[in-house]
This record gives sequence, structure tokens and C-alpha cells, in this order.
Amino acid sequence: MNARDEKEKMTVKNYKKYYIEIDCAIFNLQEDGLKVLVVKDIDDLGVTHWRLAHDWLKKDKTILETASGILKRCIGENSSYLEQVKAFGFTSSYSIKEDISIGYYALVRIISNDLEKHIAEGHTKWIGINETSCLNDKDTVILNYCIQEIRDSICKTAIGFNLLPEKFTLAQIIHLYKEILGIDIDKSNFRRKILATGLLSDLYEKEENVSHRAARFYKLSLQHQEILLNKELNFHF
Amino acid sequence: MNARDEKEKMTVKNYKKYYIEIDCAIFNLQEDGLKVLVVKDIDDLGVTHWRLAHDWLKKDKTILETASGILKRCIGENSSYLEQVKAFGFTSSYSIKEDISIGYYALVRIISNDLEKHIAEGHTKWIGINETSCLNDKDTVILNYCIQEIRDSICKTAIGFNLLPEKFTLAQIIHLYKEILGIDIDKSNFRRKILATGLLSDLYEKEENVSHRAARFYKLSLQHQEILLNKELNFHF
DNA sequence: TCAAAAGTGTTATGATTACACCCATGA
DNA sequence: TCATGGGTGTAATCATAACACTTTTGA
Repeated sequence: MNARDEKEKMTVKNYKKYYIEIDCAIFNLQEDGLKVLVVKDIDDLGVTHWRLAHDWLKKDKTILETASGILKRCIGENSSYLEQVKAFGFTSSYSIKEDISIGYYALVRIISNDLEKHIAEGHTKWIGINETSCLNDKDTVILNYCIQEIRDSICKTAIGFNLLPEKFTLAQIIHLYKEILGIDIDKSNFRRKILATGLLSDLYEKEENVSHRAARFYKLSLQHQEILLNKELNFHF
Repeated sequence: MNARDEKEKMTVKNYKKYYIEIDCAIFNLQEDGLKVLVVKDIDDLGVTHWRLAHDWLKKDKTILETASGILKRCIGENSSYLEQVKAFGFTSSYSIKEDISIGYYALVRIISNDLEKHIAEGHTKWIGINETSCLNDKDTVILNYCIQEIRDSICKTAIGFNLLPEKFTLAQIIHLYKEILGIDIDKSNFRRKILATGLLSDLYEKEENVSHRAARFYKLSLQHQEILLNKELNFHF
């Protein structure tokens, strides 16, 4: 098929144009586990639904810009990690065509005032990644795919640190891996592994006002752009 | 944003409809390395271009059906492995909008008569994965992404066997891993690893008419659907 | 001085690597 | 009997897991 044929075919009725949705699973690590942001959606019948953050592709905006826009709208400007997972196709009862949605996930650490306001007003909430019964099938599929991607990635790259503050203790890293992978982690062995990567810089600072031995603070010894590319990790759980 | 708002917005001009292209990198393992199928495309000026196999989404066809259709059209009916990698957005000089393409890769072993005819007629050819200068930037991006996905996947799952015949020798498996990963593999150590997985059944058959010790034939001890799900491999190269 | 969590050390086990070596086959 | 590649064995090294132990802190 040559370019001319292609152009002809594009004008033929059997090729279809699509609205493309971007669905973004926005994750935040909290004391009691990994959370995902859901936004309130009230349908024509007045019934409340909770959905992943989403938008549709606009003219003059790229896929990535649209995903960034969703993230910015929900949690404000910050240095979150944003990654596409794949395109999903969902058949619906409304149309013969599949609904096309491109799935993204974001790992965020900073919670903005705007977000806190939206949560206070009930427009938005964090739900545990295992308490997703409020979501529809489509969002559940996308969410679970994102979680699996994150599980794979945090064992190979340093992206998980996007869920931690700039300075953190080893216990916080262990919490991160434990909550995301859903497994128990041996403190001693994990410490050896993570320190052996050379990924961490000791800040020679300690926790204060804790009623037990104070933990050291570390920071990532990578620049932000390096975190994305870093493939130094090789954890096998 | 509720469902009513969404519907209103869908009709507003700043949301855009897209033709969605599916690009499929079809791989075949040959004596001299991993090959990808490219198809000839002659533009309005009569200039020849080589492209990955592709099509656009049609009405009444899902993304997956469209990708399967591309594969069937190129190599005929068979039990190839087909997997989506992600959605790509490419800015072009023809349009303000991004061109949206969903990338797939296929691992094929059987070459059909139709394909041989197309190759003979010059409509199609196999190129080495490191000899991609004939491809445009867009196809190069998609191809390289697919190759990286395959490299990651063959160390974790049995999908690589989709590139081998139903029965194969250990040397063929080593060839597969060597060509895809681009590294040398120690025969003895690899043999131990792959046999330890329990993935292979000894067929108690041997090569014939070879001028050296005849190699044993093995087959995968998994059913086809299990291959997709199998996460037993854990190779660290 | 106690509880609690940080942090260290030790040992057994298993995986990986780098080889040397033997075996079967057709020419 | 030779060249070629299939197939086996082994010892050193490295990574992992399990768990006991010591240290620091506020109460």
C-alpha cells in the first residue's frame, strides 16, 4: 500500500475517527499504604461515580501535554514522575466502536493546596490500591495494569523515590517497597542491597524527637533526569 | 467534572477526533540475526519508502483485531505472539495535531507462501534490527521501543520461543538469546539455567545428517496460553 | 531501665561465572 | 583420525536469606 492509497483509504467510510481519552492513575504513598487519586463524577441520573483522573485529547496538545495537564490540574506544579503504560480499548454499550483510552501513571510526593481543597470539598479522594470497589471495570483494568508496571519498575529503576520526600530514612524506603510490592522485607538485607547500589547519599542528619534511636537521613545521589534513565537496580523479590 | 459536562465538552471544538494508526513490528529469527518486516510504500513523488506493517483503526474493529489483521495480511494465519507496547504521538509537518500510533510487536516463526510471494515481488522484505537506515524516524522510534520490550520480556517469560520452531535444539535457544540481547552466552551455564526452569521437554530425538555430534530436540512443556502468562524465567544478563 | 526501632554482623545456602574436558558424527 | 559442535563437570566467586545481636533514643 503506497501513500496515495493510504490517503484514499483515509477518506473512505470504514476508517473511523476517535476521541482519545487519557486516564491517569495518580499515586501517593501514605502511612497506611499506596493510594490512588479518584475524582467524583455525577451522571445524568444524579448517581455518583468515582473515576481515575482523565481528559480527552485536544487540538494543539500532545498526548504527553494532555497527561501533564491532568496531573497539574489535580495536584499542581511539581516534579512528579509521569509515564505512559499503554493504549486500552474498551467496548461499551453506547457505541459500536471501542472507546480508546491511553493509560498513564504518576508518582507524586507533594500535595498542593488546591488538591487539599478539592479533597475537603469532596470532589476528589485518595483510595487504597486494594480498595477499588468504587471504580468501574475500565478504570480497574487501567489501575491494575499501572500497579503491575510500577511493581516491575521499582525493582529495576529508581522511580520509586518519586514517592518519597527529598530526604528520607531507610525505613521509609522499606515502607515504599513493602507497600508497593505487598511483601515483607528484611531490614538488614535490604539495607545492604540498597546501599550497595551507590544510589543514596548520607546527609549526616538524623530524625529528631522520636522515642527510639533516631534514623539517618539520605537523599538520592542522582539528578532528576538521571532517575528516569537509571537502570542500576536489580532487586529480585 | 461530571458526565454531563463531559458530553458537552465532547461536542466543543477544542476536543479533536483522530485517525488512529496501528504500527506493527513483525520479528523473525534468522541464521544471521533478528529481522523485522518492512513493507514498500511509494509516495506521490514516486519515491520509495520502507515502513513497518501498519493500518488504521476501522469501525467495528478493535485495536487488537486491527493489529491481528495486519499480522494476518502480512504473514498469514498462524500462532504468532502479538503484544501492544504503547501509544506514540508524533508531530508532523502536515498537521497541527499529533499523529497517534499504537505500537505492536509480533514474534513469528512460520513464513507463509503469501509472504514469500510479496518478498519475491519486492513489496516486502526482512531487514536486520541494526540495519534500519531505510526507516523514517517514527518507525525507528517504535521499532527500538519494541526491541527493548522484547529484550526485557525474554528474560522474564517464555515469549522468545515464539520465534523458534515447535521442536528445537539448545543451540537454537542460545542463538535466540544471543541475537536478541546482543551478548555472548556461555553454552554450559545457559544450558543449566534453562533446563532448571522445567520449561523444556526432551523429545528424545536428535538432529540428522550433521557433520558433528547430533543435538537433542526439545519442545516447550507449556501450552500456548501458558506461555503468555509464564513468569518463571529469571535470567539476569 | 525499658520499649522500640535503628543499625551491624554472621553463617548457610544457592546462583553465577569461567573454565576444562569428554562425546558423537560425517568427512 | 580429524574437525566440529554437542554436552558434562567442577571449583571459585558472588548474591541472598535468615536471624541473632548491638546501639540509640525518649519516656
